[in-house]
Amino acid sequence: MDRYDPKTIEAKWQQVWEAERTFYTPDPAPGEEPPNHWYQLEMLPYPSGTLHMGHVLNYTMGDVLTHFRRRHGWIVLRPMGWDSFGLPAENAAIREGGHPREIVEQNIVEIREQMKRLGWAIDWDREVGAHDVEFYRWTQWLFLRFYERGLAYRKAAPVNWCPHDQTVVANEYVIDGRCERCGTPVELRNLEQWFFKITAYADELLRFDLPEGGSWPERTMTIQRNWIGRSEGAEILFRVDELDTDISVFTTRPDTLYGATFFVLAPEHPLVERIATPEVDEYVRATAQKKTEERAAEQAKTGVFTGRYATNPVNGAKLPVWVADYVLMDYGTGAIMAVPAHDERDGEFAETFDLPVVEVIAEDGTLVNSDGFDRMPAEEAKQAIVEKLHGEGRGAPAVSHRLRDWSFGRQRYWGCPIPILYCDACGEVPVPDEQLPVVLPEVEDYRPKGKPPLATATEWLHTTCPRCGGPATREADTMDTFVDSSWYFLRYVDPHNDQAPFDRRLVDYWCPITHYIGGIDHATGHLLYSRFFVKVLNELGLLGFREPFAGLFHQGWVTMGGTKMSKSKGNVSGPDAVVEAYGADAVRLYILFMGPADQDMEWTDAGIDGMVRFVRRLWRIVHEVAAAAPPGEPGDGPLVRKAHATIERVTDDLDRRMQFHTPISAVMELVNAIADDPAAPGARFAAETAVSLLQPWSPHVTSELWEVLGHEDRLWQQPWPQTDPALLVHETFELVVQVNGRVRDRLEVPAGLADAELVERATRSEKVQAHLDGKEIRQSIVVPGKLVNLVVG
RNA sequence: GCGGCGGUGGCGCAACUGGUCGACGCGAUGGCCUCAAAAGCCAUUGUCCCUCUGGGACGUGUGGGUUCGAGUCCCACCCGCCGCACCA
Repeated sequence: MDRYDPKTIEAKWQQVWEAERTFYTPDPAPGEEPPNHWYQLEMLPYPSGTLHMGHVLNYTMGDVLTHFRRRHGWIVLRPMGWDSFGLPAENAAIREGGHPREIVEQNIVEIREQMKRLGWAIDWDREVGAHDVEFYRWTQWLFLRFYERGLAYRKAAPVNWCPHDQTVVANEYVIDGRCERCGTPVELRNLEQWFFKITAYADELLRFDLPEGGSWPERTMTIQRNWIGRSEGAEILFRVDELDTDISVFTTRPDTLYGATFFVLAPEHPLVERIATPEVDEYVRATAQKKTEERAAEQAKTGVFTGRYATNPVNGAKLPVWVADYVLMDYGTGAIMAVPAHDERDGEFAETFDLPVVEVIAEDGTLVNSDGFDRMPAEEAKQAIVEKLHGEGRGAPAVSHRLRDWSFGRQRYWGCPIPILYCDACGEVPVPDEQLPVVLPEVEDYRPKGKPPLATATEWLHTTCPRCGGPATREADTMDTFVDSSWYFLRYVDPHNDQAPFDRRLVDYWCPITHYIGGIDHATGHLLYSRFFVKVLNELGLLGFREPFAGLFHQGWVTMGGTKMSKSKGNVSGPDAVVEAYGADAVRLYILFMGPADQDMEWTDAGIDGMVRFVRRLWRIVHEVAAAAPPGEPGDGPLVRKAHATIERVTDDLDRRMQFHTPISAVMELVNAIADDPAAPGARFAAETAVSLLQPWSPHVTSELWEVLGHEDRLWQQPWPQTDPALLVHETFELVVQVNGRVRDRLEVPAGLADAELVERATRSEKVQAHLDGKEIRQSIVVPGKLVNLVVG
């Protein structure tokens, strides 16, 4: 027996897989599209660094599922690519010096090597990188389709500005008022910006019409629903005579309209400019300088009276108009009717500024002080009051969402150029399809300066208008990298297509993605954007489904020092050293053995020795079995039964419960049982079963051991082991006997005895008799095949 | 504040539908093998107690409850983590 040498056997099998193209998945020919196919995908890595143990967990999970499905006869597509555009890569380049492209491409070379050394089953023919012209020309092409439909547009709006990264940041990636990338508090700035009209799909995004057999974690759907934040109410017009205008207000409580005693505008409200008093100007200026974070953390209410009055449409009351920053411009209409008696925030404000409070809902939930609606239940009054206003043209039922349009223009270099031109004569002009791609130009200094770096590439910037032939300037913003990741999974299906982003037949065949693995941090970002993209692409006729991801699974974080591993935090541990020291198989097993895959786990290599010990033990025992155990029919001895029970556990744990660690325990138990007597009848069958069941976790050593056991075929092509139901049934079982709920004895008894017989045997036990103490048995409970509980009193 | 997840040996965790708590592994202790080491093997390993070839009590964050039986269900609370948060 050779010593277990992971380096040699891992290199050997990786070469075999590459030479035999084991993990390359051909597309089906038209008309020949086998039904049992599976699209396994894990979120693609940012090549801003190389892999850390969090990636190892993620992709090993995908790998186990890929092997498992293949061995059940499924055709599995399992591609890989790079989220290579965007801030992470660009910031890495700034940090380390050099060009983002060089950094990214160098990292990609290294990551590809790491992935191959871990033995992951990836179809490398389908590799896609966001920064490849052949990819981003189609990102531009898709943008133009959105643009044509009015789903990509430019407007001035308050947006989050990160002063460190010198760019706009989407709402989805502002965490606690700070930039998700660099942690700098963001500012609200009124800027001309590019947006995707995701709000047009708000209600549809609330519905999860998952494909048959699909399932999402409930909490992810809840997070998305809360993010979209649909609320039903009414929009009501308040007249401001002095400004000769109507101000629209959104409220979920039209039933409290008679209780409105003042009126508040957000400081950013467009009307505020027209009110211009020195106090108002000063207040607005002071607010504008506050960071979003500071504003949210403020305890006391602040505000300023404008000297103007708005008329309550329901009773003609003159309400003083205030400007206060507790009213947010980006929700509702940026203006509210304030009802201090029934809204906590309005109440605080009224108390601070000594404004009147009028109660309009009594304790019993009916209206008071509300002409004509008194004693009406509040729920009923909501409708009745809106109906009355509707009749007068002063209000209507309305729905408001928390969700904002997705701002995707970035004032940065390293991204996909937006294919738009500005012409003095024609205005905003989309680049015609035949002029794509708009290639990202080289610039002298790509670092952020507040002004898009592309604006300094003068030769590239100035061009001719395709409509009038006159001079035109290119859009210098680039796209958010989340635009790239909103459709990359579709490009994998048809990565070399130079006529279209993808072939609809192929996309409709492989997609939706059967099983997607990635972090829950993308719940309101990538996972929402991709759903939006797919809905639009469906309406464009480019594909035939409306949800991108049928199944979804969130892995836990791999932490170090209690925080999530990430390059920006500097607490990164990569696979290279451990793979070098222990081999890929042991590392793959260990990272999955550490705990439930959906829970966070603290990385430590303290226990990895134990896993290497197990692999070596498996190696030795399989060799002993190969030498000692007789070939032939396995029979039905205890080892064979144990093997069948293990098949049952491993298969069920993985398939139904998405548990990757308990199957390893189950196989360890089986191996321990074989070790007791490697020459026993059934030991060969048990060893074959152990090796076969472990193949998805540790494909190299198991492939080798399969040969050691005398097989000339390929383990990864073997059907998944099947249980024989007859061998799962045992002839005897251990009967647990309890007296008053406490275990007092265990008896080995034949299966299939009548309840009365079980009670009889239980009662006869000496140990039980000692505890019965001569007392009368009042009740006996029998759990068939398990236990008897004798109740005495 | 609202919503969610979690709390089991020295450690990671297992116990899936209320039915044997601690599987599997780490660590630790003792022993075997060896000139020695590496590797490996064997035994012990929740706490406490006793008349110790055995046996008993206690034990899953805390306090109650339901049940023949509760880590699992119900009520109240404590602690930790995550998401949302002046959303009208």
